Amino acid sequence: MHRGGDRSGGPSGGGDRSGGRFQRGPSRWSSGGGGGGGSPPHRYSRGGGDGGGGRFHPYRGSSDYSSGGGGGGGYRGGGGGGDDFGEQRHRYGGGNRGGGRGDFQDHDSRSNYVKLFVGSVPRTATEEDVRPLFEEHGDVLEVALIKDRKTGEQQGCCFVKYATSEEAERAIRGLHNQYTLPGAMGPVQVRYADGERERHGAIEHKLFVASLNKQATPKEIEEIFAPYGHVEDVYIMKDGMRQSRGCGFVKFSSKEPAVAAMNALSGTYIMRGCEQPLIIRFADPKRPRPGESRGGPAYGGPGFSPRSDAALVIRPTANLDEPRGRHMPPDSWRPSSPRSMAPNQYNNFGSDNPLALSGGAVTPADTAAFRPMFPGNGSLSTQTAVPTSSHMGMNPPMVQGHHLGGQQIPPMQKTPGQPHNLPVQLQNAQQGQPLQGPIPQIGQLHVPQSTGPVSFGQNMPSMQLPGQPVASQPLMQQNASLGALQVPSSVQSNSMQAVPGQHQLPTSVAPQMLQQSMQQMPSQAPQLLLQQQAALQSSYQSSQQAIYQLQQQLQLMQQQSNLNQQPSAQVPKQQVGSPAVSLTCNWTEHTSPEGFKYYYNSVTRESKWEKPEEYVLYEQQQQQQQQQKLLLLQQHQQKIAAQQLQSPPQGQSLPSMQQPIQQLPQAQGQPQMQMKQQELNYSQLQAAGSIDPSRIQQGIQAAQERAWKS
DNA sequence: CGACGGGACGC
DNA sequence: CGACGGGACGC
Repeated sequence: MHRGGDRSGGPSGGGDRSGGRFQRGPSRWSSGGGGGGGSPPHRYSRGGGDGGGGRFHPYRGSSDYSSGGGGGGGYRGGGGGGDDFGEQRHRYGGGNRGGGRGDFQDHDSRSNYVKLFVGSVPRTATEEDVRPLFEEHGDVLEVALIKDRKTGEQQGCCFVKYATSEEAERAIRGLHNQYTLPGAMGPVQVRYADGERERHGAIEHKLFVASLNKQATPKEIEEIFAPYGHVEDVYIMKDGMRQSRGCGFVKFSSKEPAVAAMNALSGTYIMRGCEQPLIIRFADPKRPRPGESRGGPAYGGPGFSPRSDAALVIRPTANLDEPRGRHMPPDSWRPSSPRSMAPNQYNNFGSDNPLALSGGAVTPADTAAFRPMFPGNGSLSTQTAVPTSSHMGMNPPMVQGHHLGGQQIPPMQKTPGQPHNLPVQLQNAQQGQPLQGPIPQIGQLHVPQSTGPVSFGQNMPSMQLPGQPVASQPLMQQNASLGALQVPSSVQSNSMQAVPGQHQLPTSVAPQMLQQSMQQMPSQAPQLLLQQQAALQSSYQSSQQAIYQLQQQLQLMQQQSNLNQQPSAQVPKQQVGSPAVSLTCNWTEHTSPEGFKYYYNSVTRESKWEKPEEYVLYEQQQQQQQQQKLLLLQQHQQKIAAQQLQSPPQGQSLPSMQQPIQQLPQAQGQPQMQMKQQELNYSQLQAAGSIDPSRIQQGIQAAQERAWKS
């Protein structure tokens, strides 16, 4: 499909594609073969020089992104700081390679290796060119350069085998899109070979993301998602002219951050220069390419189980116990019969097999055991520590401390679902705030404007991560995805501890900045005002995120009222444990390879065609969310206006929350601000001063009613 | 480590 | 309103 020319020349995707971009260390190996073909004077001379100690630090140099534009959009984010490295180590008890393998035989004995596919290998490369690169990350069992079986020419790719998935994982993380072999057209592509992912139960969690800015670079996109977890890969879909189609895929390495990001961003986050908010869903399974049925013992076939708590058990389809797969008509996935099937017949079928992987060889035959992407794998086991099942599904379970690798954050200090790959500074910030004051507050986390090498986009203020007093945690589980709020880091202060949310309204961002500025040079206040107005408009996205905070409040209020009015009717059974959480659903919607929707319960592992009532409810709630977001946006904007025009935001916060805040030094320059009233084109100022819960509630209900009608 | 066809969406 | 990346061994 993509052929033709070389992709490297692509002017698209931003001009930051300097040859050496992906190369760690000194940029001596430039991609276009900077050194010329033959025998490049320098190979990856790691070890010795190489900027020193970064050797086994996959995240080092994470800011080295190329737009990937040339690279066909493939891109691997390294940023965001990592937990997973440590996680791996913990999980497998620090795989010593060499001797003592066989300790962790959690895989079938025949899969004592992991095969990686490596793309963007120069056709002229030899094994000696490739091997050292991969030796960096583990013992390379084999390098197989792929040759055309007829012509014998190299195909520009190869396979690399490691003994363990730790090594493989490390290589992927450390190399994919980050290294350019001498003479290669682009950064090396490192991923599981076909079938390997499935074979090893490595599940990817891929989000389909639409309404991207067509100019957006992978890096930019990664930064949007990075606060929620480690972004494995970003792929921007391109048209024939290599222009972005405005959509793409973002891969997370675990489900929780994917869900959190989706919840937080979908429908609300508007990329710069865009009019529509991002649309985010779990990606449909990729249509398998023909000839992809390799991949070892597991074949594409159903019935092997990557359970976290059990060794891989390989069994043929026919051995699937129970009634489940038994009478699967061969055409049951055909258009003629999908919906007519009795759902129960297929419940649980396929047991634990997560075949719904992109890139996986999912064939119609396999679909008998087709699984959504939420099979219980390792992460589920952490949920046993969580008392209620309501954390499943949309509300990620708390991640146990020991799974966080290097992080020292005690589990209880973490908000469930909170992005757990916080940049280092974040973690420090968190640790540096050991429960002072009456209410342990974990909301101080905010992604600094510039976290290490990765910096957030232009107008993007720091993102305030959801924070809430421990006391209200049960009520606020959904915050994981909601509580994004920006506050300039300079404004962060201990005064914000006591109350989650309210006083941190981002609406005060601009005024505060203004006030600060005015204190320095009061005479320029009018100009500043205008600047701030522009800034506000352009940082629309910050408003979007701010809304989460408001939304959070509203949900609380709504839940409370729901509870009062119709206690059990609205609350699904599973949520009895924490009735206030109404936005969870253990069911997730998926699309079969044939394009039919089905539903999968991550707790019971049921699959069914019919939309479960719980899910229907959940969808309604999601819709409510969207409605609320819209409404809140309006409210929020009004509030911005009000604050710009009038005084400090204090009086306008929701009354139900008390405000031990003294926001910041409130400015004395209010007169000047008022002078500019007429120039601000906000029309609904009256409303601005009167934001209160009941009002918002009314509005929301009205909006909902409208929505239901249409 | 098996060895697999033919079929080919739809507003 | 958008759905998948170049290339995928060889016995």
